[in-house]
Amino acid sequence: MANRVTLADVAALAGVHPGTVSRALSAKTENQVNAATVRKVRRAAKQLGYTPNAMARGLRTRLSMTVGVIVPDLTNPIFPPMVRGIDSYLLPRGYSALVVNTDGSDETERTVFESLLARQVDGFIVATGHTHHRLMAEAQERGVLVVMVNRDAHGVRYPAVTGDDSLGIKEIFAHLVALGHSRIVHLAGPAGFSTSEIREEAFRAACEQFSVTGRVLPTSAYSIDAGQAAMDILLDGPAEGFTAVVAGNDLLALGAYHSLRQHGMVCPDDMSVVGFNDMPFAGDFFPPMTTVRVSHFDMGAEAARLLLAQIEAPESTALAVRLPVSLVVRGSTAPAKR
Amino acid sequence: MANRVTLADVAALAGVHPGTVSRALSAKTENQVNAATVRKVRRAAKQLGYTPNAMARGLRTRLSMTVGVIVPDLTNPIFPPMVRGIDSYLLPRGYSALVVNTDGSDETERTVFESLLARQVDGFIVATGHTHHRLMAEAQERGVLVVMVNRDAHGVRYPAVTGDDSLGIKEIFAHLVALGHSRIVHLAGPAGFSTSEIREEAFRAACEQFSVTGRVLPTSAYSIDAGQAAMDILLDGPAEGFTAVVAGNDLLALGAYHSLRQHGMVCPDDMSVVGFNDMPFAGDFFPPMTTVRVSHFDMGAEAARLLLAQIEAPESTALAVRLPVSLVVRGSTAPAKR
DNA sequence: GTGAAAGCGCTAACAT
DNA sequence: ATGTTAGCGCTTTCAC
Repeated sequence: MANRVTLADVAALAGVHPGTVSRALSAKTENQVNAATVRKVRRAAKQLGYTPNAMARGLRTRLSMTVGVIVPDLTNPIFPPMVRGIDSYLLPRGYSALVVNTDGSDETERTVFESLLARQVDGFIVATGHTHHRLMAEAQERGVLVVMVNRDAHGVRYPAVTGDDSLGIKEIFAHLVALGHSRIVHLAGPAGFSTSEIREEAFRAACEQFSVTGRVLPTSAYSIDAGQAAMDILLDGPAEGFTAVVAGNDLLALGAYHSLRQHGMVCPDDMSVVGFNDMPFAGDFFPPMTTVRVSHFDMGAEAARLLLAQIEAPESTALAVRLPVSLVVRGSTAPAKR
Repeated sequence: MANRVTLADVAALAGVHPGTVSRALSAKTENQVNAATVRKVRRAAKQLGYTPNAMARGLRTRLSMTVGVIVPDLTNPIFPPMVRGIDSYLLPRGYSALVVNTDGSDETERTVFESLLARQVDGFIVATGHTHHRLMAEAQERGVLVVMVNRDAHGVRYPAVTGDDSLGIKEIFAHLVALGHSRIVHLAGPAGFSTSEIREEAFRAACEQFSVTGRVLPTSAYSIDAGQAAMDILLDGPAEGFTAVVAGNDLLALGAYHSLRQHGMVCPDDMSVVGFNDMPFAGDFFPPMTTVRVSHFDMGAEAARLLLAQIEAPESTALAVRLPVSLVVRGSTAPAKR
C-alpha cells in the first residue's frame, strides 16, 4: 500500500539531517529550528507527499494517539451520536477512536479490551459498565486509563459521565401527575446496570413524593422484546387501574407500544407511555414518543475530554460529570382516563 | 498506561533468545521451534501477562492490521449495521476497523483519508462514493487498496458492493401496480450518487414497463427535511392524481410522511409511500413503512471480505458484488383510491 | 532448533 | 540551530 516516503527521504531532498526534519515538522519543536530551514523542509515534504508513519512515531513516543471505545452494540441508536461526540473532541486533537462491540458478553469484552491494549491505545471510554465490573477493577489495578460513560461501575474510581437520570424521572412524574395519572408502572431496566438502579430508585422516590401508586416490572434487557414481554405480563393479568408506563429506556417503551397494540389498547388513549433517552427517530414512532432527552453526543464529547485530561495529566482528579436532561413531550402521553 | 512487558522480558524468563520467543508465539512460525520450547515460552508469556506491541510489530511487518472505514455519517442508521458487518469479518481475522465520518464534505474526506494513511491502514472501505470521485481516482494512482460499499464511483476500477437497486424498484412497482396505482411519484436521491442514478433510472424503466405515469421530484440530500421539501412541492401544487410515492430511501420517505401529515393527508389512505433500505425501526414508524430491505450487515461483511482478499493477494481480481434485496410490505402502502 | 544482528521510521537526549 | 546517536519492540534473514 503506497506511501513509502520517509523522514530520511525528506531530509535528503532538503539537504538536512533527519532529526532536523523531525523537529521542523512538529509544532512543538519547530521553534527550535531556523525559520528558513523549516520552510525548506516543509517544501521538500510537500513535494514528496510525505506523511509521517504513525506507528514508528508511536513506537518511539509510547503514544498511539488512539483511544479504545467499548460499547455493547453500535446498532443501539444511542451509541452513534455518542461516538460522534467522542470523535468531535478527539479528532481535532490528533486522536482517533477505535470502536468495538461486546454484545453484552463479558468474555467478548475481555477479548476486545486486550486486543485494544495490544494496539497500545492510550486509554478507554467504556459504555458497557455494570455495577460489579471485574474487568474495570482489574484495569484500574493495571493502571489503565478509563472513563465510564452512560453507565457507572461501583467500587471503581474511574470518572463517569452520565445523564441526570433522577431528575429525568422526576420531570416525567411532574408531567404525568399533571395529566391526572395516579397509578404508574415502571418497566425497569435489567439488573446490574447503574442506569437501571438509579432510574428505579428515582421511580420509587417519585411515587412517594407525588403520592402515586407504583408498580415495578423487571425486564431482562434494554430491548424491544424484553419491554414487550414485561408489559405482556401486566396486560395479561388483571388491569389494576394503571394508566401510565415509565419505561427504563426508549426501546423498552417501544416494546410497551407493541404489547399495548397486541392487547387491543391504544396509546396514549388507554395508556400513556414515556421512554428515556430520546433516541433518534423517537418522534417518528407511533405515537411520537414522550421521553427524556439526554445528549449522547455531549456525553461522548465530555467523556473524551475527561480521558484526554487524564492522558495528558495522569494526576488530574476527574470527577463524575452529570449531564442535564429535559423532558420532551410528544404524543404518547395524555390525560388519565377517569 | 500499563503493559510494559516485552518480548525481551519473556525471553529472559524463559531463558531463550527474543527471536525464539517471537517464533514460538506466532502461529505461522511456531512449527520452526521445539515443542518443549514453545510450551516454556508460552508459560513465561502468560506468567508475565505479555501482550505483543502491535505498533512495533506493524512497524517491522509494514502491516497495521487495520482498515479505514469512511462513512458520511454514522448516525445515519444504515451505517451501524454495515460497520458491524465489517467488524464481523475483520475481527476474527485479527484486523480492526477505524471508522471516520465526512459529513458529506470532500475536504473532510481528504483529511481523514490522509490521517488514516498516516496510521498505515492496510486498506479502505469507502461508503461515501460519488459518481465523479477525485479522491478515489487519486487513491487508485497511489496504489491504495479500496473497496467501495453501498455507492459506486464511476471511472474507478475498485470493487464495489451494492444492493440490487434495480430489482428493488421493480419489486416496488409490481406491488404498487397490483394495488391499482397508475400515477407514481419518485422522490429521487440527490445528484452525484450512483444509488440515486440507478434508482431513478430503474424508476423510469419501470414506468415504461408497467405503463405507469411517473414524475420525478429531485431532492437535495438523503434526509428527512429534503424529502419533506420535495414532497411539499408536489402537494402545494395541483394534485395531478398521483397516488403513490417511491422514495429514494427511507429518510426521504419519512420526509414524505411529514409533508403528507402537514397537508392533512393520511398515509396510506390518501397516498402510499415506499422507502428504500429498511433502516432499523422502519417498522415502528407511523405508518409502519413498506420498503426494500438490503442487508447492510452483509454489505459490510462482503466489503471486508473483498478488501482482505486484496490485501492478502493484491493481484486478486475482485469484481462488483450485487447483494439481493427483498420488498418488505408493511402499512404505508394500500390500494389506490379510485 | 536456536542465537545473533540488523532494521522498520521515528524522536529525543546529547553533543557541537 | 543542527548533527549524532541510540533505541522504542518487534520480525526476519543469516549463521551455526
